[in-house]
Amino acid sequence: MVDASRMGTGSAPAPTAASPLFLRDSEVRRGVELLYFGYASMIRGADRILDGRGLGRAHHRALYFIARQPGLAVSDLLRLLAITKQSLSRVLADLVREGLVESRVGEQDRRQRRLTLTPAGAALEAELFEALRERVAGAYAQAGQEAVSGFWAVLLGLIPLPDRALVLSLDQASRGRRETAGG
Amino acid sequence: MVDASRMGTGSAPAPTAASPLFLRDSEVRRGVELLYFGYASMIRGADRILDGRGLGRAHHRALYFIARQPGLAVSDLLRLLAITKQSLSRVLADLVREGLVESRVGEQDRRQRRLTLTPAGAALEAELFEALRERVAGAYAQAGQEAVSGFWAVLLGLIPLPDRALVLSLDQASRGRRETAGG
DNA sequence: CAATATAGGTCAACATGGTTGACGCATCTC
DNA sequence: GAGATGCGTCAACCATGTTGACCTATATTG
Repeated sequence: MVDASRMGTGSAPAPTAASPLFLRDSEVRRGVELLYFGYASMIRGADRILDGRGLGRAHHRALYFIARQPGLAVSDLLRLLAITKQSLSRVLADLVREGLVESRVGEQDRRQRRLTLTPAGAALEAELFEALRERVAGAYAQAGQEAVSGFWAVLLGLIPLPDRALVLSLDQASRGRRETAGG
Repeated sequence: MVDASRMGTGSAPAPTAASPLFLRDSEVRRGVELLYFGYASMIRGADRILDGRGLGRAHHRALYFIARQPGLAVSDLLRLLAITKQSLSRVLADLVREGLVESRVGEQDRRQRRLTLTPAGAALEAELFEALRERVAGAYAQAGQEAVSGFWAVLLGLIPLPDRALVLSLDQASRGRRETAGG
């Protein structure tokens, strides 16, 4: 363990060759804070849109992943959201009732429900994504390509290896779709 | 507005000189996802510690900022957390009852309550921070100094200018304290 | 000094989105 | 046919946020 009484406001393990300056407590705290406020800032615009429709962040997350991976099964969505099925079922019921999401019986495995967005759902997701895109693309443009690579690298490093595949699979899936569609 | 029906799965505004490859929808989505999973991964360890003590993330956030800026006023904390005073007062009452936080009348302005951590509070915050540090420093080390700079640059760009000062002031304040203490 | 503004606390009702636990049904796999 | 899996649902509860109303103590200002 660590001497707790000395750590509170952050004089870290003394920087050495093995633990250079950018790993000091103050640099870690800066990262924690930027991540917290950056994430909050990113979703603020989408929150306003959701408010107007009587939906919440939970609905947004579901819409987002269904848009990202059309036809995913409920179990896939559960894995991505890391919540219980009881919690998801409320959200999903809302979205279906509002005509934003459709659930069809799986073709190979008829126990599965494959989730897709209706046109209305796709339109709302696009509007929500546009709010995210505005902020993120602005930050990317301001910071530059190089910085963006670093941004991705650090965030990926935050995710424990076992979970990393899950995140990367989102990209794979959509890349696959683009190629199939003939992009 | 945007043609919503085409946007759902992300063939962006065609990349041009003014809107280069790294600003495409797929790059934005990657950022959104990494931010979401990265943030969740970062705090997972702290969550487990909190669980064991019957505390939640709200308590953690308060502890964090009080550690970061000892002696801040309730109104400062409210600004940082962006919640209502009714919501904060519950959290703060818990922390005071548990002997983790102390509130003293301000010296210049006796209406203010200046918040500080007790030794027990500082110890818990240190333990929680250690869980964050483990993840963040690992990601930093893995990605390298250059990447960390990019990580900060993009996140800072996500935060609207008016709020940016607030975030940077955390650094300023702690730097001031370190110098005063004779570091 | 009186009036007003500010910092903070508190009560009450309610919303959102998460949890656990128990069960049921359809379907797939062995 | 037996058991595992995917999904849905009921019920109770918890954590954390909201609004609105109202109170006190202290500071500031005309």
